Amino acid sequence: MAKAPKAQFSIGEVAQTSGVKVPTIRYYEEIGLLPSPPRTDGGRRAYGAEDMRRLAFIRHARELGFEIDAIRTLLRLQDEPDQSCAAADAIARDRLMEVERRIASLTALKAELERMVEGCSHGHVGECRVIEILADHGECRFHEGPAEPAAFGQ
Amino acid sequence: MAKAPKAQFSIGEVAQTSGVKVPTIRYYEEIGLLPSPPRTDGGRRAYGAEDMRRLAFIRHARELGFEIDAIRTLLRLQDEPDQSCAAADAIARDRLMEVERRIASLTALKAELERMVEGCSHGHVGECRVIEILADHGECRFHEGPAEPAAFGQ
DNA sequence: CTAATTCCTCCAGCGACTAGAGGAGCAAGC
DNA sequence: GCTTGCTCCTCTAGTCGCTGGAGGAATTAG
Repeated sequence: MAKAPKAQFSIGEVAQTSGVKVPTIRYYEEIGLLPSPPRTDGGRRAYGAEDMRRLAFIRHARELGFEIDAIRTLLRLQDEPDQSCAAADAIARDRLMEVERRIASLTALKAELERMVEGCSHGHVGECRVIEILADHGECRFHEGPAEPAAFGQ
Repeated sequence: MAKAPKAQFSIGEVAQTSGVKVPTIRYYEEIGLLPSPPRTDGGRRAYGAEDMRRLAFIRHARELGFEIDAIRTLLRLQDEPDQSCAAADAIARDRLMEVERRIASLTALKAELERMVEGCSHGHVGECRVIEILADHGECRFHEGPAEPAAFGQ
């Protein structure tokens, strides 16, 4: 039963079907997220179905905002189906909490931006609410503790 | 009337009162967001009150997630109070729309993560909902058009 | 056989910082 | 004066997750 010649795919095909760009696929290989596939005689990467699955997993996890390191852990877990899934659960829970924090922060941000935009009288800059609020933090309703100073924007 | 000796602040003091870290202040100077202040005899930066105000403006704008380039424009506008504030208004509106998009995306994401976490039976990995959903994109309720492929996470 | 396309590697860059090395200035206490 | 310890200086390199380009080899279509 050494048949089934194993479909092989070029990196371009893999990119097309997975929606992950070619340089990104090579990057994932470089950082050890995706195994180095065998090469053709001409030195080109030849991927198999398992690689496709793995890349789909990665892509999906990235879409859901998991960090590369978290994905590494999740992939390791996936390879050992008998282990407890507590670790995977914890990673997903962490991510959920982070997303909830983000939404809360962005909602406060939205309110503040609305206040800026609605208050703008469309006159000249000297009396512009947008500039005014930016200049005077005291006027602002959007305050956060100094816990996560750089997490607002994104 | 050449009095009022102009209070001077060291970079450390400025950092303390503004909440912006010392290297970040130097970085802002390097990229031309903050003017290069005069130096003391010993070569140290000596900031005045106007610099403090400018930095507070920058910090606040960064907190609200404006990009450096947008802040550059806003600062230029602030310096010319007779101009129309349409540009400032547009920047704030853009930002607001972006934030709204982010919130929508994150809300969908949150739902998907909840589905993962709630479905997890806390058994072993082989039947873990978290891994399962990540592996099979078809099962996932969280789909977005390919418009902004990298904006999910943050 | 040629031309177009795809692939290869390597290196540089993005944004917005952050961290560290190695050295100089400065204020306070002895 | 001298030492201690803090702050400051410049410069370089690293972070994260890619993205893009140069320059060249391999494959495919006509």
